[in-house]
Amino acid sequence: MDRRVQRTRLAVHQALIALMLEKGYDAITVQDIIERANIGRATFYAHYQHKEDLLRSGLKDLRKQLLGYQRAALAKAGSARERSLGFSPALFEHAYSHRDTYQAIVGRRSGAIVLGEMRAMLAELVRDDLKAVPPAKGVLELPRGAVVEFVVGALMSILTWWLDQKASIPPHEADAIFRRVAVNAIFE
Amino acid sequence: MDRRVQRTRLAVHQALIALMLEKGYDAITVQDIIERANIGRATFYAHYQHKEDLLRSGLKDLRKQLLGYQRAALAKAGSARERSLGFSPALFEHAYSHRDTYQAIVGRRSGAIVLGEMRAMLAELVRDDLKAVPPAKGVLELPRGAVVEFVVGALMSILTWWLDQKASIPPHEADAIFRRVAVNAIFE
DNA sequence: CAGCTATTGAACATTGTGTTCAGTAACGTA
DNA sequence: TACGTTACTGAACACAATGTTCAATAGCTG
Repeated sequence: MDRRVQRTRLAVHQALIALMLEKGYDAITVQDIIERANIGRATFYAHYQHKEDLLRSGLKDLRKQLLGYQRAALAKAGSARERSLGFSPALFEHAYSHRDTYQAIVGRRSGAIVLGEMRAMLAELVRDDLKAVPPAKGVLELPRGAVVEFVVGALMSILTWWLDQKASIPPHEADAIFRRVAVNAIFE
Repeated sequence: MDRRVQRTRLAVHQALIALMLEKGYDAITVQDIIERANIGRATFYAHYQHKEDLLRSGLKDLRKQLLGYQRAALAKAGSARERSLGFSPALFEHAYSHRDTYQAIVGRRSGAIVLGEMRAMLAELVRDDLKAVPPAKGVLELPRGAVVEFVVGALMSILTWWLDQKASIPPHEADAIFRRVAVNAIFE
C-alpha cells in the first residue's frame, strides 16, 4: 500500500482517538480531525465519507482481534462453566494494554454510535458463545435474547467501571468480577 | 403559569419524543423541533439554551417519578432480598404505560447524552438502594461501585431488550427476568 | 527517470446555530 | 371589559461546519 496512504490513515486514526479522549466523540468535528491530523480537507474526504465512516473503519480492526480471542478460547478444554464467555480474560488483557483506545470507545465521553457498534460486536461474540450453553433450568426460563443483552450490558458496565478506576486493578481481577456476576446469572 | 408557556413547552416536548422515535436524538436539529412543534425560532431559544437543555428538562420529570417509586418501595416490608431494588416492578410498569417515551430514551436510536443521563439517574437510585444490602460474602469481594454499574447496565439492557420485543411480554415478567439475573449476582 | 496517484488549498453552496429586535397577539387581573 | 404585562413571531444576521470540485503540486513505485 502507498506509503502516503498509510501515513494519512494512521494520522487520522490517532487524531480520532486523541480527540475522543479530549472532548468525546459527539463533540468532534471533521474540522478538528483534519487540523489535528494535519491533512487537507479534500484528503479526508478522499478516504472517508463521514466522521462515522472513519469510526467504523477503526472498529473493524478491533472486531477482528476480538473474534480471534474467541476462536482461541473455544478451542480450549474445560467445564462448560469455564468455557462459556471464554474470551473474557483475553478481552480484559487487551483492554489493559490498549487502555486509551478502550477508554475512548467505552468511556463516559463516548458517543451513541460508538457504543452501539461496540455493543453489536460484543453481542455477536456472546451469542456465538452461548450456543454451547444449554438453557438454564429454573423456575423462570430466561429468553436467550435477554441473556445476550444482559451479558453485553454487564460486560460494558464492568469494563467502563474498571477503566475509570484510579487504583489500577489487574485485568484478571476485573475479569473475575465480571464472571462472578455474569456467569452466575447464566447457569442455574 | 401562563397558558402560552404551557402550550409551547408541551408542544416542544412532544415534538422531541416523536422525533427521537423517528430519527434518533443525535440526528435531530433545533430546526426540526421548531418545525414540528410549530413555533418560532426565537421562541425556542427563549425557553431553552440548547437541544440538550430541552432534553434535560424532560428527564427531570422522569427523575422525580422514579424517586417516588423508590421511596414507596423502601417503605414496604419484606426480606432483604425482596426489598433490594424494590423500585424495579414499578419502573417496569411505568415503562409499560409510557412505552413511547421509554423507547425514545433507552432504545437503539437514542443518543449518548440521553443514555448517560438515564444511567446516572438509575445509578443514584441503585446506590441508595444498595446501602441497605450488606456486602456479599464469597470467594471474591465485589467492589460496591462495580456492583452499582453492573446493576444499572443489567437494568438498561433488559429494559431495551424488552421494549424492542415484538411479542408483548407483561411488565411483571420482564421485571422477573431482571431480578433473576441482577439480584442473584448481588446476594450469595 | 517516467508515469501514476495521493495530497493540497482554495473556493463554493448549503445547512444549522444562536442572537437580536420591532411588531403583534394572548394572557391574567382589576 | 379594558389595561398593562408578557410571550410569541418572523425576519435578519454573523458564524461555523459540511461535503464537493478542481487545477496544481508533491511523493511514490517500478
